Amino acid sequence: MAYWLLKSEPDVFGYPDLERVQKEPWNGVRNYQARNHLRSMQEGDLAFFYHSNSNPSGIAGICKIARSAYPDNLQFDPESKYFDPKSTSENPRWSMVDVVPVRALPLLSLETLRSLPELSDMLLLRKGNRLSVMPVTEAEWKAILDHVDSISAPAT
DNA sequence: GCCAACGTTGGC
DNA sequence: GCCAACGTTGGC
Repeated sequence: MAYWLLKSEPDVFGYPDLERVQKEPWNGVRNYQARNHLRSMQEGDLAFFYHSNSNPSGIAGICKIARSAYPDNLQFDPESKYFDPKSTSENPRWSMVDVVPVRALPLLSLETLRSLPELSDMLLLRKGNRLSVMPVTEAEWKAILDHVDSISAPAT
C-alpha cells in the first residue's frame, strides 16, 4: 500500500465537503506528473487531504482511494474548463481516481509540518513545489500521524 | 494582489 | 530541439 497527498483549495472543495458527499471523483488534474501519480494509485491507498491557498494552508484530513485511475470525464466536456480538445475517448489523456473520507485531522499547518525534523526532505515542503498530487513516504506518513497523536494525547 | 517557481506552447 | 513568451500554482 502506498501513501499520497492531494491538494485542494478549501474554498472550492475542502475536507468537510468530502465528508458531506462521502465520495468524490478527483478530476481536473491537468499536469502530467500529477496524472502519473494518480495512475500509480491503487484501491485502498491512503492520502493526506491538503488545503492549499488557505489560511493557514495545511493537512486537514485523511482520505482513501476507493477506485483506481479511470478517464477523467471533464476532458470530454466542451463546457468544462478542464475540457481538452486533444484528448480522445480511444486514448484519454487525463485520469482521475475516486476518494472517500477516512478521518478529519486537526489542521497541520505548513509551519507545523516544517517544524518536524522527520519531514525535512518531504516533497510538499520543497521550495517551488506546485504538484497537486504527490507521493508521501511511509516514514513521513508515520511521523505526521505520530505528531497528531502527540498533540491529541499529550504525554503524561 | 504580488511574485517566485514551474510547466506548456509554439515559432524558428 | 531550443528557448522566449505566456499561463498557472500557491505561499505570503
